This record gives sequence, C-alpha cells and structure tokens, in this order.
Amino acid sequence: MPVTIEDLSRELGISRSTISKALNDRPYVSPDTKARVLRAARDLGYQPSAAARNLRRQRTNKIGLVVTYPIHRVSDFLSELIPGMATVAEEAEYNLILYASMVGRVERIQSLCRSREVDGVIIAWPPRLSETVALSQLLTDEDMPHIFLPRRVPHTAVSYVAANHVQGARQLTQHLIALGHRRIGFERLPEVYETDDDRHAGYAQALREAGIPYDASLVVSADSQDADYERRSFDAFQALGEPPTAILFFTDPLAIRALSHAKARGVRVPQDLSIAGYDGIPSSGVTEPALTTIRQSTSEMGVLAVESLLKLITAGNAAPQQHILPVELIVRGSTGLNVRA
Amino acid sequence: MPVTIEDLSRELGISRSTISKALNDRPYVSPDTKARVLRAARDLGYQPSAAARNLRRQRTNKIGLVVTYPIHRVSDFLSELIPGMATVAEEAEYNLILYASMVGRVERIQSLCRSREVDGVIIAWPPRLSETVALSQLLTDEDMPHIFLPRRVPHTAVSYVAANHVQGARQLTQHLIALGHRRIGFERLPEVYETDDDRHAGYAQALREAGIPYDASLVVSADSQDADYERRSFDAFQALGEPPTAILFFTDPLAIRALSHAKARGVRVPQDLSIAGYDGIPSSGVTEPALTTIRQSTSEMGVLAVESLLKLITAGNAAPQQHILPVELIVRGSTGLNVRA
DNA sequence: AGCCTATCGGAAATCGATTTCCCAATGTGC
DNA sequence: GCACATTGGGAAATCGATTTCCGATAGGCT
Repeated sequence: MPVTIEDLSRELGISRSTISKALNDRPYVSPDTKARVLRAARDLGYQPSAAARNLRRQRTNKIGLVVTYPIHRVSDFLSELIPGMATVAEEAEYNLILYASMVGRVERIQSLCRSREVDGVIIAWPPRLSETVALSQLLTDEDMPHIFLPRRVPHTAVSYVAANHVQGARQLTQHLIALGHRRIGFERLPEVYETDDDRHAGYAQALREAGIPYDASLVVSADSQDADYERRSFDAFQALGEPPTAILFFTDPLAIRALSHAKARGVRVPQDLSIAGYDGIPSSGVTEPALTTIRQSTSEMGVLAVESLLKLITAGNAAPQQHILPVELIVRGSTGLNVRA
Repeated sequence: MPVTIEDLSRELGISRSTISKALNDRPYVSPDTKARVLRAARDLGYQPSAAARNLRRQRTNKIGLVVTYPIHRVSDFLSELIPGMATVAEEAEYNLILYASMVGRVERIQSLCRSREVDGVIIAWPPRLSETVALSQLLTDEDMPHIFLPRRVPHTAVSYVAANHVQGARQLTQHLIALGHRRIGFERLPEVYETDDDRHAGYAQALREAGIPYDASLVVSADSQDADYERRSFDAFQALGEPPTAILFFTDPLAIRALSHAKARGVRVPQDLSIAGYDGIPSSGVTEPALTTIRQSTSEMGVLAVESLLKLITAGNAAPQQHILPVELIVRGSTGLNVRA
C-alpha cells in the first residue's frame, strides 16, 4: 500500500486540496507551504495513484497502438515502428498500450473507446478502405482521436500517415526502364488492397510514361498464404514466350524467395534477370546480390503518427492530419543493364 | 461522455450496486433482474470506465514491458518478442504497456511502481548482474511482481526467463570441432556482460572437452559502437602466424559483416574460413552463404515471461519463476570441413 | 406460531486524486 | 475608516465503479 495524498495530508497537517495544488503547480499556495509539501512528498516517496488521477482528470496519458492485422505478419515492421513511437510518446509523457489481437474486432475497438483506457489510438494496418472509413466514423462518434497507419484515406477528413507507394513503384520501374528493360514483370499482392493498387498504379504509370504497352501477362498476383506460390509463378514467368528481363516484387520477402529460385534454376541475377523488392527490410541488404528496393521509413511514419495524434488529443479541434511521406529508391546489385536489349 | 453505471441505474430504476453485481456475475441477483441489466447494458452500449474500475479494484490488468537498454539496439528482438507477448497477455485480459526510455532510470521504475500503473513488469535487457539484483530488491520492496528477460540471475530467488547460452556456444563450437577445426576464433561482446561470459564459457568448455588448448590470441572483443572495428579485427585474425580456420561471432550482425569483409578480401566462405553467428536473426538465413547460427526462440521466451508473470500476479505467493530455455543449432552453408586439416 | 436462514436489492462507504466553492486574512484605493 | 479585490487554505463535491452492510421478504424447520 503506497503513500496516498491522505497520508501526506495527515503527516503535514495540510488539507488534501492544498497539497494537490502545490504538487500540480497551481496558484494560491504560498511558496513556503509549497516547499514543505514538495519536500514531504519526496521524503515519503509519494507518487499519485494513476487510477485515481485518471478517473478525476478523465484522461490517461496513454495512447493505443491497435493492430488490426494478424500481428505476426507485420512483425518485421513493428521493430522499426515501435522504438520511435514509444520514445516520442514518452517525451510527451504518454505511454503506448499495445492491442495486438484486433483482427476484425470492431466491437473490441468500440469498448476500448467507451472504457476510456486510452486518450487516442493509432490504427495500424487497417483493413480495406470502406471498412477504414466506417471505423473512422465509429471512432469519431465515440470521440476518440485516431490516426491510421500506414494507409491513406483519400477524399475524407480522416487522419493518416502513409508512404507514397505510387511514387515508389514508379521510381523503381523508371530505374529498370533506364537500365534498358522493356519486359518488366510485376508480382502484386492483392490481399493488401489499396497499397497494392498504389504500387500497381505507379508501375503502370511509369510504363505509360515511357511508351511501353502494359502487358497483362507480365502481372501476376501473389498469395502470402501459399508458400509454394513463388516457385510456380517464377517458373511461369520463365515459360512465357518472351519472358521478362526484370521483375518487380510487391515486397522484399517475395523478391528474396525469387532470388533463391533463380539460383536453383541457374538464372543469374542480374545478368539474366533483374529483381527488385519493396520495403527495404533489413534482410534485403544482405542477400547475394543485395536487393534493389524502395525504402519507406517506417520509423519516421511511426513518429509522425504519434506527433499527429498528440496534436489531435491536445487541440480538440485540430485540423485532420494527413501525411504522405516520400520513399527512397535504393539501388543495389540485384538490378542491372538489360543485356538482351 | 459515455454511458455510466449511474445512467443505467436511472434508466432501469435499479440501484448501482445491483447492476454491478449483475454485470460481474456475483450472487444475490435474481435471474430476471440480471437479464434486464445485461440487456440494458448491451442496448445502451455500457462499458465500465477503466479508470474507475482500476481505482476501486486496485489493479489495472496491464503489464509493463520495461526496456532498460537503448531500445533501438534491441529492435531486432522486439519484432519477435512483442507479438507473442501481447497475444498471450490479451488472452488473459491483460494488455502490454511499453516503457521504452528506461535506460538507467531507476527512479522512473520506482515511480511506475508507486503509481500502480501496471500490475507487474517484465524487465527486458536489464543491466549487469549487480544492478539487476538491486533492481529486483527495489521491485520486491514496492510489491511489484516482476520477471527479467532474457537474463538469468543465478543464486537468487529472482524470476527470469533466459536462453542457455553456455549450451549454445558449446554446441556451436562442437559443431566446428566435428568439422575438423582446431584453430577456432571467437569474437565476444563484453558490453553485454553475463551473456558474453556465458557464450565464452561454452566456447571454452567445448575446446577443453576436445582437448584443444585455449589460445587467447584467438579471442577478441568487439565493440558495437565502433563500426570499423569489424574490418580491423578480421584483418588481425588473418595476419596471425597461424590464422583461425573458423570464427565464432557473438551475434549474427557481426558475422554478417565479417562475411562481406571475407568477400572483399578474397577469402572464400566456408572453403577458406568457416563463419558462425549467433541469435538466428532473419537476415542470417538469406546471406550467401547462409549463416550457421544458434537460434534462441525469443518469441517463446516472451510468451513464457508473460505466463510466468501472470502467475506471480495472480498467486501472490507463487514460487519464483526461473526458466532457461534450450537453444537450437542451425547448420547452414557458412561452416564447412576444415580443408587445411 | 416462532425462529432461522437464504435470497434479493438498496444505501452508503470506499478507492485516491482533482476541482470547486467558500471563508478568513490581508492589502488597496478612495 | 470603509468598500473591495486578492491571496491562502480548507471543506466538500466529484470522477465511476465495487464492495460492504443492512433491511425486507420468503421459505424451511421445530
């Protein structure tokens, strides 16, 4: 049983209200009294009860990181996301509470709001656009400041932090075009909806700008559930009448698997085939050859999301926070000149 | 302003106490009344206020993950640790609060205890042994259930979950010995104290068991701060009168850097030199050649830590929880027969 | 009939802080 | 010397739940 404000009050012969004022830097306390209170608080090791304070203040100084996607599937990103987020939050005297099992649990999110466990939430890897908009409406109705990450929510006043994937895929495709490639494959991942659309759009845009016709046989859809998918699609690409000289993969892990299939099939990278990934995960830097990829600064997005959320929390009527961060092309050994050109 | 129990009470014409009993499955409420209460609670979307409940119950159903090491230096492990921990915690209706900026902040930990923000803490990557013991004493004095991770605290009743690094390093060294290596280098990392001692002890033990004399010139100390260190130590090894035919690195990132220095120097792995890592990070599987390493199941340790902590929280007088998990040798391409033998 | 016990539900205390309200003392301006 | 504002500090209300205590009713037993 820790020391309470009542203990302090009894000890000092000063009323609770005065003690509270002294500790919270409020006026109408004489410097002398204040000093006595602070001293006694330190000596007795007094620390206000979080629960009592939260109840009275009607806020918790906690923000929720609500992961609405199977968490083990995004764990690669968590390690980049969490350190920055937690650090920034703590500088503002907030802490991060993790809600990891929120897949499809709208009613859990709702009860989270009503129980007021947190002052605001960051919805990480939210579901498809329509559900995201509905979720935002729900949170707004519950008066819960919120921000989506890493997903943009176009044509709304919903707050989000995202990366510019149209730009990223476009840049990556332009890089391949500059290397002389014209037959450029793209393996997309439809299960992530709009992100997939964006990257596909960037790819298509770059082709269009270069006057290269879009060839649907060069675009395939991956399935992260099916471990064997990669091999089949790799072979299918090679079996085309005119196989691609370069392939863009939706994300690094797919590209890394493709690297090993290439090796198994005797296809040399990048001499016979250029391979590019996306996301810039740590592993992408240590493969042989290292992957050309797009690096999105997950850490930066996390920090920005927390900062934006804190604005929404403190300024009740803050403008919606919408940030689309640029991404960065990282050219490494897995892409090279198209020697068949 | 969400619905409170008082609103329910007014709406139903039933006292708050009865409503509380009905909602918390306590006796002395007629089935009929209970049904009415549950129905109204659902209809009105009532959710008890977390703060009020915490205050009254004197517990929060939250556990703290207190990272007492610079968090960005352990982020590789966070991605493995957090998903499992959070999931297990949530199954028991607990949530995880992150405390990321706790390096050397003993007084922060103390105030965390006194404010009763959490029901228990997992101290992750705690400092050296003596400080760990002192910290445990502090937490005990504050009546805060706690468990250390991933660090063993020998000869005490302190709770911890750790991996068996003596066994790991011994196994790894035995593997190299079985491949015919006798000159086996070891690059240690003294800044992690006891973990370093353990791995070094396992290495030395394997040599002793094989009758290979311990050669101090084959053991060097790395410095994770000094980026250039790796290159120098690599060259120093090669400059020895009789250079090692195999090198054990304290952790995978060091080994991965060594791989690239080997390539830069024209040293073939594993033909000219076998290289082994430790920890089994994702990147270790995609290098060329892939790293032979020791995999410790960080995820499993996290889960076990949460489960153990929950035991300590719920059973006030539970026995100390001390778990040392076995580790697993993963043999991959970076180690091979000693052809110079 | 009288007593005892089990059940149901309400009134009030409690958790530990913050905040509001009010009173007394002091200072200020005329 | 008087009205009035300012300051310091205490009493009590408040936040929203849980828990304790107590009274009323009903049923079972001698």
